[in-house]
Amino acid sequence: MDKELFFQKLVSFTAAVHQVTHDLTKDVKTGDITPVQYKMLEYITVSQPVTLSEISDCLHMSMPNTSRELKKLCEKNLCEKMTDAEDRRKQVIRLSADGEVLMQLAFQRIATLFNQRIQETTLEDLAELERAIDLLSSKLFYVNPR
Amino acid sequence: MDKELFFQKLVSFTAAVHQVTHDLTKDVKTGDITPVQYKMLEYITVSQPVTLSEISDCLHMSMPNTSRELKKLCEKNLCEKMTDAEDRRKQVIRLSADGEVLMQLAFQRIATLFNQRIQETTLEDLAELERAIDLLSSKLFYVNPR
DNA sequence: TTTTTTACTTATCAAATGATAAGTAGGGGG
DNA sequence: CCCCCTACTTATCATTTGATAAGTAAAAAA
Repeated sequence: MDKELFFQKLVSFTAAVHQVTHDLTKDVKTGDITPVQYKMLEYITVSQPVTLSEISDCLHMSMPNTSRELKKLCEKNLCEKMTDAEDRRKQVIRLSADGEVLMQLAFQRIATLFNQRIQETTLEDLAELERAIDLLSSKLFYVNPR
Repeated sequence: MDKELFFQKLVSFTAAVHQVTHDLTKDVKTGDITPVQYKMLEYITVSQPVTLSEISDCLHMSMPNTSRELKKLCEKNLCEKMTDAEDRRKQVIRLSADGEVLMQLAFQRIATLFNQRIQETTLEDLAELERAIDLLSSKLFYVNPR
């Protein structure tokens, strides 16, 4: 097996993933979200409830910047922040009702676009796609805790 | 098969790809390249020779911004621009010798990091990974021409 | 109880990126 | 030759993002 070619493929693949997701999220402009803010919402959506430190760690953003952007999201009524009852230094962060709606829409949009791409795909192929994603997630694209 | 879950997986997967590639490229700081400039270099590397319009189209950047960033790359001696002999409005863009070296290093870095991740992977698993990438590339993460 | 550490905030600055207007110069009809 | 279109450039501006210093308040350690 040609490893050189394999890594070339990997690079092209990651570039393609970037471009496709870029195309997707650039239209999720409901409520004037910046790209970084969208990423934060995405992370909160799949991981809520979260703390500010967790967002900062996982998205590789500094605490001050994370705090600032989250504040904007709260001002747009997309997130809610609450002081943790057990450790009052911490902030428990969740999507607000508006935020849930927005992300629901965003996910639907993604689903729609991907559905267009898989409409000619058989169920078996779909299952294979899922296995491919699982495999790549576990072997290559897992996120290192630091 | 649960489509809802499938799309959830897709979103998590794309987010993971973003994070991993972010971790990779943030260290390719040789020559103070910005993220956008790195993406341009990556595109030029796999597609050279290219024109400015092609970069602009494929990376979804406006012509003025593409022109500006390419100029910076040329000033850093990473790219070379030549007027097309057949159509003198066009610019033929290639990596310079320095640019080739830089991207070689970048790709090696990527290879190193991914090698760490696959060192315990058998050859059969590797082949399966490659098939997974091929499948996802062809079915989901292909780039639409516009 | 004092000190240190953790979690987060506020303020400020610089750099990167995106958007737009207004150009230049070459190519291709008519 | 004149007009229009294409490919690209230059200049300018607003916004986004990243980085750093200096704070507050609570928890944990000493």
